[in-house]
Amino acid sequence: MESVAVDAAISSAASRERIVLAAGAVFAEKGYESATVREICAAAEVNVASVNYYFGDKSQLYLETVRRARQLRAEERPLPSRPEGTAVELRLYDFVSTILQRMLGSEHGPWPVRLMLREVLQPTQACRELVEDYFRPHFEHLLNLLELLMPAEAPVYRRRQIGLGVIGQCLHYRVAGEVIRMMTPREELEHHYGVEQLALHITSTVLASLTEQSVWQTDTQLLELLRWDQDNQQKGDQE
Amino acid sequence: MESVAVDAAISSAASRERIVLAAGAVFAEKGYESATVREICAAAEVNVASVNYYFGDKSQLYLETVRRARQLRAEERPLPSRPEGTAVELRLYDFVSTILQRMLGSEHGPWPVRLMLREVLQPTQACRELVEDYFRPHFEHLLNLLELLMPAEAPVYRRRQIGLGVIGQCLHYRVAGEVIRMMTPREELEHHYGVEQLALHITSTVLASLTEQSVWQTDTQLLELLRWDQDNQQKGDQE
DNA sequence: CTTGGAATTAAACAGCTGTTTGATATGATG
DNA sequence: CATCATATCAAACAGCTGTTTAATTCCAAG
Repeated sequence: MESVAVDAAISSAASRERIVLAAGAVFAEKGYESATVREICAAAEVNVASVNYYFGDKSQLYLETVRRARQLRAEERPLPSRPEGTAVELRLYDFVSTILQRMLGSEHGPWPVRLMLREVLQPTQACRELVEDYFRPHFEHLLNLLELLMPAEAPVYRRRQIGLGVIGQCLHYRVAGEVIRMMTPREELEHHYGVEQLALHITSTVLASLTEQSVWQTDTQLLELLRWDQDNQQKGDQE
Repeated sequence: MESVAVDAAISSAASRERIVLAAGAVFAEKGYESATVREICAAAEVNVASVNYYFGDKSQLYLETVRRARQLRAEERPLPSRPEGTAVELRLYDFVSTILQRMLGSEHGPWPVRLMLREVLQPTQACRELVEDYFRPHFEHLLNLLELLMPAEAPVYRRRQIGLGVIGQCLHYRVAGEVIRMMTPREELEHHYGVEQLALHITSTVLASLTEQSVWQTDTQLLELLRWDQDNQQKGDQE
């Protein structure tokens, strides 16, 4: 009766699933164009025709893969939920730490992040859903935390810029990870580049820069310095 | 006499040059694997065999292209030289501003940065020289500036982490530029995302976080908060 | 004009690309 | 057993890949 369809669906789903996962790894490693259907099928231990049979297209398989990547990454390390009234500083640390773990941790293998990074660097059609369903909610969560930490008079665009700074610093350790590893002494890498330590560093510096006194002071001080410098240059040019 | 060799060299160099520049654009856009020799030659208005004639290989042409990318980017926007005794804050602003301009400005077309970003994200053999001849000197320059701004007792690894934070924030506007543009209101993009404004923001926040009092305060405060939180969790688990 | 070396060319090479095809295997249903 | 939709398969398809070859053009030197 029903077991037919169920069994078939299970079997079918098993192949489909293997293909998606294998494709994710290959796409992440080589990019869409350079990844070959044959390599994917070999990795999934499936006939070459299977991709077209199940997904119709190489490109549709790719879309499916990106969706799966987002899902895996979000499930694996959800944002920890804290009891109400938890200190905002702690929740900020949680956020930074989670993002860093998603960037640097790799339990399902590193392919989901890699694939998403490819989309960020060179967005395709798949990127739109990624932004709306994944990046934007996370970013807004961060903005909400920052709102609680910043003086009420601070304009919105400043909050966004600081948020981008936080995200940017987290991404950097993944995007430029290889290069950073080349430029950092081994000993230092081993002792100071754990996820918790990086999270602590990023959180504490952004908190430090948010102290009401300091933000506005250095900002206006720097502006004055720049104006003074420009004036000097103009004087020099006129002479 | 000599004009033979010279003319030949000029003609040859002209073709070589056209190939390198065309290849740079194509490699940057599509990546090494997906870029085809035929497309490059078409863009350079040269026969398909020319790549093998001048460079022997597709891969050697690529190496040449990466070298040219670095050279172009460094020449186009050198670090401004200031008179001795210039305020460190100003020189830091210069650095950030220059990096941002190299990231976001595009006079020679955007291909040199794009190509270098590809190497950062997925280093190939070409990346080693890139790190030693380009990234490392710039990073050390930044570290020198930071040294002057930080208390003498601050450990080296902290200076490096802060430096990576600065670089990371600058890179972010290029790496995730498309996504940022998707997530930011148009009006805000137009008014607050100019190179000078971003440079001012990044410089002032890092300066703010460097104020001797604030760094150590928030750092230890956050640590205390974390310890206290962990204790609480353990208590909760035991119950 | 002839020679000789460098630059350029069209054509061909073997190998890999995504996709299609038609045959085969599978296994529960009537 | 016979039926039938699903799943898997080897083989072939046209088209593109990097590279090679041999022929041709070019132009100053002798």
